[in-house]
Amino acid sequence: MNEKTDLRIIKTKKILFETLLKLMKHKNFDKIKISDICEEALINRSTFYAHYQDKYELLDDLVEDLKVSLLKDLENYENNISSKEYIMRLLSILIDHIDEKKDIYSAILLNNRNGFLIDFLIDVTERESAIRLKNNEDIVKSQLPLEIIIRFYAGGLINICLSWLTQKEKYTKEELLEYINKLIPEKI
Amino acid sequence: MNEKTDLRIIKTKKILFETLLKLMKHKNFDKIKISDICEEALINRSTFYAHYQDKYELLDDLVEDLKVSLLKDLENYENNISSKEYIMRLLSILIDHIDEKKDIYSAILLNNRNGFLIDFLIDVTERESAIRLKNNEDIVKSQLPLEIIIRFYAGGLINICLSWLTQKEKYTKEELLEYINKLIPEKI
DNA sequence: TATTTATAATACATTTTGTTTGATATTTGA
DNA sequence: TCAAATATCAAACAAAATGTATTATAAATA
Repeated sequence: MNEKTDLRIIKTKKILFETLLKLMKHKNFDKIKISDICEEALINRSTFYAHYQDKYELLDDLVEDLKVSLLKDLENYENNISSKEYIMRLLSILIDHIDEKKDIYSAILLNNRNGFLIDFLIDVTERESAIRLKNNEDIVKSQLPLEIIIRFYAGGLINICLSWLTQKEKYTKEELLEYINKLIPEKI
Repeated sequence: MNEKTDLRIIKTKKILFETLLKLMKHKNFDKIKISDICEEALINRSTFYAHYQDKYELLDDLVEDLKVSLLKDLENYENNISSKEYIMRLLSILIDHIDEKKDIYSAILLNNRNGFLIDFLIDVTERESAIRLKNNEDIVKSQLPLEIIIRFYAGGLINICLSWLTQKEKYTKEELLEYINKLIPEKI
């Protein structure tokens, strides 16, 4: 009977997640009080403290769930693709993932917790690509440090994704992919 | 006799800036109390409240100074350069600026206020390039939306700059410029 | 169904913030 | 240089928010 199995705990955490996101749509995270969250969630404050030390831990926990889901999305991949194909595939997954979790990303973006979000996306994206592109022919031939390539493209892709979200999807996913396709050279 | 001219005010704010940065090197911004800052700064708490409503305003004020200095750095520019030349020039200025203000950037980066920093850099960079590249020949010919190009490259450059900083300048500025030079096509 | 345990209710101590007032020190501007 | 203006300090205090402890109740488990 651990933290994860008891239905009451799962339910409580779920409500806290939803309530925090709801509040973050109208109020900056910095200004949200633990008592605000509990009041809105109809959960006793002592119950909150039974699970989290402070509101930062709550947000951490929420983002941890996001991470698990993104990593899962990144799991399926093809081997032996060119660096460009890989980058395009990465962008496609990122867009789908962000689109699916739109509510969460929007709420966090609306606040000044973007650092949090960007850090998290950069981290996952960079780790993922570091593994996949390690022995990629194009990259090896380019003689550029892998980390430089990864950081450059990861930053570009994530900025594109997040601004796409804040612009209320001004372009379709397909248009976006087409544009980026033109921006990335066939051979790095 | 406004806010800016009285020597006592200038001095107080300067000390508050320095103290906040000092504390941020050892402690997360979220966990820093106004009373911590005042104690360390040897400034009365009521004096703090005479200038700022809360610690967020203090950080805002500090970053506002950064913004002024970056905008000044970006002022001098040549006209009629290719889009690639422009991007390379932008990167060069960004690196110099961040290098010069290393202490401030590092302190803020160490905390989870990167969102703050990234937002700020993205904002300045995107505005600057939107103006400069508006009628750029290469861009017009590419038939890609200007904002897409800008967001893609701004994200890439800033991620490169910030990770360069956190990596304690593993590469020289010249090496970095050379690498990025290879990553950006002559014609967009 | 018996047992375990999460939640609620309540009360309370502590911490931190935010405000006020009057004395003191510093800066300004003539 | 000096009077006027005002920023800072010191201290005390009110209010807000956090954090903890206890007991009763409700819900989940096995």
